[in-house]
Amino acid sequence: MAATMKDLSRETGLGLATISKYFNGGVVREKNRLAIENAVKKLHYVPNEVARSLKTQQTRVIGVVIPELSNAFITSIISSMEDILRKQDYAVIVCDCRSDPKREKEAVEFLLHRRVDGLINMATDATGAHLKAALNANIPVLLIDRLVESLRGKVSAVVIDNAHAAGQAVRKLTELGHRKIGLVLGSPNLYTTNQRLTGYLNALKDAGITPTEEYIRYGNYTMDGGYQAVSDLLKLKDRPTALFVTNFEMTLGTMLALQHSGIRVPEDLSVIGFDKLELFGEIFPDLTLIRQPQLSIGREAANLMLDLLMNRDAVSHRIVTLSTALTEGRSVRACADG
Amino acid sequence: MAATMKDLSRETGLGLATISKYFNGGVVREKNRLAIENAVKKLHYVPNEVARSLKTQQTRVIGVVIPELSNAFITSIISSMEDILRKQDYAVIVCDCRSDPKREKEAVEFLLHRRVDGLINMATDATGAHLKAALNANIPVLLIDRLVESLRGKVSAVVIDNAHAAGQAVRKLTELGHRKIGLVLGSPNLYTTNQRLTGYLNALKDAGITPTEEYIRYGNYTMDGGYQAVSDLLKLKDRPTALFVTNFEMTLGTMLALQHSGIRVPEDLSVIGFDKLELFGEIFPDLTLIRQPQLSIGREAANLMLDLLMNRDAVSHRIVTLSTALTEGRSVRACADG
DNA sequence: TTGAAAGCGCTAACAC
DNA sequence: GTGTTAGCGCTTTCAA
Repeated sequence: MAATMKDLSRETGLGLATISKYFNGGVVREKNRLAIENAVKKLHYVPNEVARSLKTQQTRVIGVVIPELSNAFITSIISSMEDILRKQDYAVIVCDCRSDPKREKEAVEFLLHRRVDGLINMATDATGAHLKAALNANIPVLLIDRLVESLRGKVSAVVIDNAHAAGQAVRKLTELGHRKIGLVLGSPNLYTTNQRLTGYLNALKDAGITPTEEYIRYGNYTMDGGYQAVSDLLKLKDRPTALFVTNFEMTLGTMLALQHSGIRVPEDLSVIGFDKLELFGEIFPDLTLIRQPQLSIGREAANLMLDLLMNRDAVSHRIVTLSTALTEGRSVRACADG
Repeated sequence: MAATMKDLSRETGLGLATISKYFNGGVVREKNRLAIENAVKKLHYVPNEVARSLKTQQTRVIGVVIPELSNAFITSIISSMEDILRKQDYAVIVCDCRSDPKREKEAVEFLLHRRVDGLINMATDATGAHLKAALNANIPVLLIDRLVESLRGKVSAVVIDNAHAAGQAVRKLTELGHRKIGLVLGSPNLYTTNQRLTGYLNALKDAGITPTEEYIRYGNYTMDGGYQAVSDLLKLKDRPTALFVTNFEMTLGTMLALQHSGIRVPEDLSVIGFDKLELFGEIFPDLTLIRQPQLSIGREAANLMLDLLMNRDAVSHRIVTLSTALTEGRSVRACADG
């Protein structure tokens, strides 16, 4: 079927070694170079990466295991990673495990069979059990967004300082006199959820505020969840005067819920959102929000993985913590409450 | 490093053929089966798909080339495809070409080097030039969402009946007496844009309505674009009384724009949206919309690809056209205009 | 610089 | 049922 190097060899009269050297950037006599190039064209030769992988023992494939493909923050990271990795001739196999630990483990095994050179994972299974096989196989593992306690020291990671980010937002609100601050979190027991809750509680404590349980809601990191959570908060007798919402989809849901209810921002309620994604465009130019650098997360992850792939001997595992920024908008104002 | 079949052979005293047969579902003597299973455990043997690929001349990898990873409709399709393909032990390499024909072509070449067994493409380059190499390589090519004229008869495809879908929506509106119907399209010159425009124009024609150029807007298939397009439509002196918006993101943008402007739906304006994605949840339960079966698109595409992979000789190229449905909500009412 | 030859880990005749 | 063996397409010593 497809032409092989052997065909090139026959066509040019050159040895396989010469042809191989030509393709791998070696020095080849001008005359031979031309002969090879002609043969390539004539025979429509295309290098076979599979054979090369078998020989070199590296596939130039990175496996990426994520909880959900239908999440703008995640696809934004993947997009930025994939871009960089492909430029370095690495392919990305994406496995969506639908936030199911069983599927996640299967995905890891699937990827190991395919001999991926490295694994990037936004972990669903907080115990990290699914990554044991990858660690055994001695391939670099890189966590993104979520740390896994049991893997500390064994893997690298790229995360943001969630507690700090949440603290930043909540402090902003307490400084403006808000004491009744609603919090819309993701799913319970996720690393990011816990960290952001911690940041919230610390900031309240610093302001001498006792947390109110019914102000803390779980919106499951979905638009719908955010919508529901905020709708519920609005039904409270003693409504919060301010809201901190902890991801993009839920922020969208929040804004929709508020608009549906005719609540004005910030006149009636102060709001701090989370994540500024392209999808947002210029729709909420006035929203005060915590920005996660998702493009940088993707870039850092890709580059860190490339690093790990280069220096396989260096056993140093790095945890890169990126900082978030509070973008000032006009969705926050001083508390009017007595 | 990793154990190979040779190691299993040494460990069990069996021949390579037996071991291979065991892994490929052949019949092996009970005693030997156990011996192999023990050896697998003991040596942590993991089959090497790379070697298998080289030998069998199939990688069990499908390349997927898409214009944007940050689009809910697209990720929804990919998610459903990937699910099915992985269950059949096919891996998916996703390449996001950022709607850039040059990148798209590079992605196809990248995938061909890796000897993917098949290619699924939501085409950016409407000329189809980027797929020539894939066709030459004689691997199955499957288009989704967008047909490419020059490739008719050469590739399979899974699409929806865009013109019909748009016609359905617009007819609904004209039947209710609307004559001033705004249309929010995606990017100019895309297959889906053109088809949906055609459906709109035909439906208007059927109702004896002369199209008004300024009612036809391009929102680029983004939330922001939809928001802008609708904002512009609202500024018109002679506003439309109804709106048909042709994708999910733009529908979201539309609803936000309307809510910002205090326009009530359907009291002040009738709206028909597009796509019902999970992300939506129950936020707009009352929205009348055209539903594209994105999960079915993914499923059909995956299964069709698997089919093509099985019957490589059958040169029959199928175009599967899935139908859309109009979901009745309460965002549409009879035209109040004199 | 170039060529011959071995071998990466697996599958599949083929012979037993 | 099982074992022997050739070979998938490439890289890489090693010797010329």
